[in-house]
Amino acid sequence: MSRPAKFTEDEILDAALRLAAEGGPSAATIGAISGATGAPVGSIYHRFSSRELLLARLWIRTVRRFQEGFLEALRDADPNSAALGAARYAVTWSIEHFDQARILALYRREDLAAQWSKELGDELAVLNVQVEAALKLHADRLWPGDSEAIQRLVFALIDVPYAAVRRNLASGHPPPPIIAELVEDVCRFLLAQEHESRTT
Amino acid sequence: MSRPAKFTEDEILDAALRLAAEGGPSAATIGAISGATGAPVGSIYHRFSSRELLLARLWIRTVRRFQEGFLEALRDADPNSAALGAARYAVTWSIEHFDQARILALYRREDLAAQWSKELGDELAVLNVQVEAALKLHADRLWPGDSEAIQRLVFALIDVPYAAVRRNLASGHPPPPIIAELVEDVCRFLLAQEHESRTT
DNA sequence: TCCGTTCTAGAATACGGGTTCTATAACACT
DNA sequence: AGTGTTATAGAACCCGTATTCTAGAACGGA
Repeated sequence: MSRPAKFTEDEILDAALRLAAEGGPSAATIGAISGATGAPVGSIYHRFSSRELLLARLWIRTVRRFQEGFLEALRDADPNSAALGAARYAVTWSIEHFDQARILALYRREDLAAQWSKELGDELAVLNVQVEAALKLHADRLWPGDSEAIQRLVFALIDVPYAAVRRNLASGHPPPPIIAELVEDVCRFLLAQEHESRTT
Repeated sequence: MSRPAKFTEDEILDAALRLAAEGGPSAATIGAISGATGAPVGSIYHRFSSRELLLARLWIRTVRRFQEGFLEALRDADPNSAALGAARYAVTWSIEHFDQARILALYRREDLAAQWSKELGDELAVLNVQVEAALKLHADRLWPGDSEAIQRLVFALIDVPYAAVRRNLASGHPPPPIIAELVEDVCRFLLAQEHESRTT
């Protein structure tokens, strides 16, 4: 029916990822991506209507990849080990996928949804539903009736792990082993907490 | 002796801060700063040899301002309440100085020192000495002989508080009260931990 | 073989923003 | 008043980079 594509969308995003990992997001220029992949700028614009949209797509792809294992960990039957496993995963994934972990902090879903509602609105609308549902479920199992349970859980499973690796993501050095320990300790502590029901 | 300055360095940095708070650092262009302050671009370049250096100076000023209260909190005689107070301060300062808190995450001392060793080297060399000394002192008082004590303390007093407010810094919404609670709980927990001496 | 479609190809364009330059103004000191 | 010094003032310059445009190529199907 038509000429076959010589460069896939993923290849282009991979190049953008590599470039951003080195010189920061600003290094992922269309020209640099073109040079890295061999794809002419025209081909890149044929797929992505603008550079900003390209980076947004890279972000979405990265979020999805992170969420896969995160959801997998949360599927554990025992709420406690599920949560602990998820927190552990957040740390190890960030270490194993250094470059992508740095991409995660680049945007926020709300901002992108506001800016690209037409182009990305549908994708972004469902991006977090699975994770949110899983977290809500576990929050309710861990602290039934606590209206702040989700905030606790997000803090334990996302914020604390990110805090632990943030410094290393920035410096490029792999985190010391103590990091994983600290996260687990804190996570265990937060999960063990008892709280009065504050359903208002 | 000479013509008096009509625009102070601080005024210019303030404008850069405001602009960066709204549209991100990239919005703090020389032109925008010029427009915001009324200072002509020539005057701005008369003080700051480049835009990057201007932003670096803004970062340094912000770090200093943050450290003031942090050090003050650490002066408490009791190691535990000192640490707890410092963690609390990190949260409240970030909330009260939203704009500046976002600047803090912009650079790292090592990177700036590498890039501007001639211009900023001396300033950056002493930027953290007081805080580092204070932390070292407390770490030793809390966990004598533990070689990883400082990492624990930094995690409790800086990383965790930052993790708690990060999401809100990005969104612009003030953090819910539970945030401060969570930070205090975790901090207390981390401080109460006992650890074998691992001086190697 | 011709055609429609989708891609490659890369030159040409547009423009925002950093940086430079020259001229002039305001003050202190002599 | 004259002079040196430091700022203001803003136009001019330059370059990187996003984006557009036109031409041509590769495929499937009629």
